[in-house]
Amino acid sequence: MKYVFTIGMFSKINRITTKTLRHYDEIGLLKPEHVDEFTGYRYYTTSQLVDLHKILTLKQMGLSLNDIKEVLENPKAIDLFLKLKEEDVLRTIEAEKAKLLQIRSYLSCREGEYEKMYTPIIKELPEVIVASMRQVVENYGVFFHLCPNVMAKEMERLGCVCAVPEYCFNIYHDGEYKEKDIDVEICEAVTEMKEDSDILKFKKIDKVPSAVCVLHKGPYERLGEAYAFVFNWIKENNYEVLDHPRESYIDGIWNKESAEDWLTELQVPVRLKVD
Amino acid sequence: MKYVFTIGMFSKINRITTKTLRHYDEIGLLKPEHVDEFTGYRYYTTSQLVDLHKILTLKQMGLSLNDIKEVLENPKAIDLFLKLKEEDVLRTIEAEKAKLLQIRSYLSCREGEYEKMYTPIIKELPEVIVASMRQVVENYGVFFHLCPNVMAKEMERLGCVCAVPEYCFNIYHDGEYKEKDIDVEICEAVTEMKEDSDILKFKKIDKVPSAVCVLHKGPYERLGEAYAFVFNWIKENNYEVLDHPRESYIDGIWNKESAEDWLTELQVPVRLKVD
DNA sequence: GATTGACATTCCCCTTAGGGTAAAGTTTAT
DNA sequence: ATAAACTTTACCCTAAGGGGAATGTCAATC
Repeated sequence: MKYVFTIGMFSKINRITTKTLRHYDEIGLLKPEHVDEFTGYRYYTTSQLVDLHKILTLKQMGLSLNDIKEVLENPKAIDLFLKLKEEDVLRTIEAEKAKLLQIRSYLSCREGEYEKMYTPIIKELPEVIVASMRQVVENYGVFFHLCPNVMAKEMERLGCVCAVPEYCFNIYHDGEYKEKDIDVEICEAVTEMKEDSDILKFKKIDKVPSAVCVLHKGPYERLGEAYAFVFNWIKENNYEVLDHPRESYIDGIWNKESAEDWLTELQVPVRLKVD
Repeated sequence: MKYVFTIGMFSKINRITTKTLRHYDEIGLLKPEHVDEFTGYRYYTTSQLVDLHKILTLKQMGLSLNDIKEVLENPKAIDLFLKLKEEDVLRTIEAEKAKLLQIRSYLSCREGEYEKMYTPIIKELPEVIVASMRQVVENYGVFFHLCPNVMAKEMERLGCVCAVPEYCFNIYHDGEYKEKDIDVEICEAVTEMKEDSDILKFKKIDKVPSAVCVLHKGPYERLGEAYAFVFNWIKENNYEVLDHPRESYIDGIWNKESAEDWLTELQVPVRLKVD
């Protein structure tokens, strides 16, 4: 075996490209033992093999070249880097498993329906201050009358300023579906707390770390489909419901003429089920 | 709720950055509904919400923006993309699990020994044509005499040309460790097959898809440590041995004076155990 | 009407770990 | 001497945006 290898030979021995070797030289990870002063040719020897072996091993474990460089300069740090990487890998595995469930749920959920599928997404819901009005209303018609007429006026009276972006949602407190005497709470995000009045209460709602959200387009009568879908999705993807769902109103009668254009987002606070 | 949102407002509603929205505009993934002709200001409306929701969902499943773009343009392709992605995710999970085992094996294997650790790496061994000489030798001393004197001369006599890079290794055919009467085969990579002679046989060795390799620095008496290490590693990392290990000689007496500088690579063909 | 602060625009460089290509120089073999 | 094989540097490219600078616009206040 010859003493000295050109970059091409060294790359063949180690089954990596010359590009990679030049890159490692450039970032100071693995310098050739000798560089010709005039031609710039790189010459490697077997003494580089041990370092390269270590580099490739650490790379196989998933460390970045920067981390590897630090490890080579300070071998005592290797435990630290590997422990951090271990956690990192565990997180990656969890994330990939979540993707897998989501993909499979999507694939199994429908057979050939391409267009009208709901696409659930996990979002964080930020902390928010709301003005809330909770009532038992006779039916939905009454409710839609109540909202602009009573609530908006009361908010104005108390000097409320709506948050931007606007965020208005309902929470249904009945455990079951009801057509009459619905216990509904309507919340509107505002910039600051005010004195509670008889009909309007203020509260700070904590951040929700993760909520499954789906967009529903169309009239409210078909919201049931969205509910059915999202609860099924939650079960299939191994989540559990943490709180009442929120119905967030984006487009509606105040905005779009046709009920087909109304847009509502369903937001269900969840967490991964701990088995 | 207002009809039209500036980019900042739209970013707040959807909890993504304006950078991201501009990027999506640039690559044609999500165009704002209206762009002011003179100022270039982007204006979004709720009609973008459905598409954006879908984009974010698909992104959460791990699809690239390019793939998402194709899916939006041709919704029927979504099944194909998701199935490919599913396999991709499965591969990623396997790869991450392998990393995890490797990291943990490294961490558990030693307590505070930073320097003299072996660093195993999984490599592919390419297909190779070898001139091989198999004999039962009395002891290692005889063997080291045999190699240059008998084998090299016979190779020269037959007109063999060594492959570049040089690749010379031993295979021990005894199932157990022996000090005497060792059944050893010495192989040297050559460029082409020749007529077999009494002492020299030619054969093509198939590619080995994966082999665990460790570098051993020092005299051959301590090779046992490397063997112990690598077999232990194989067990811990859920691999199984497929073939005889190869001892590949890199630096040795022909090269380096001090036995402490000798370099040998142990290569053990393996595969992941199927449970 | 003028100013100010918040918000918007484009432009350019940066991230990882190299890949691809081009133009020019070097080594080795014929 | 010349051609083939090899090497060098230099420049641009990847995915999904992040950071910042210089500049332009909008809405509200003075």
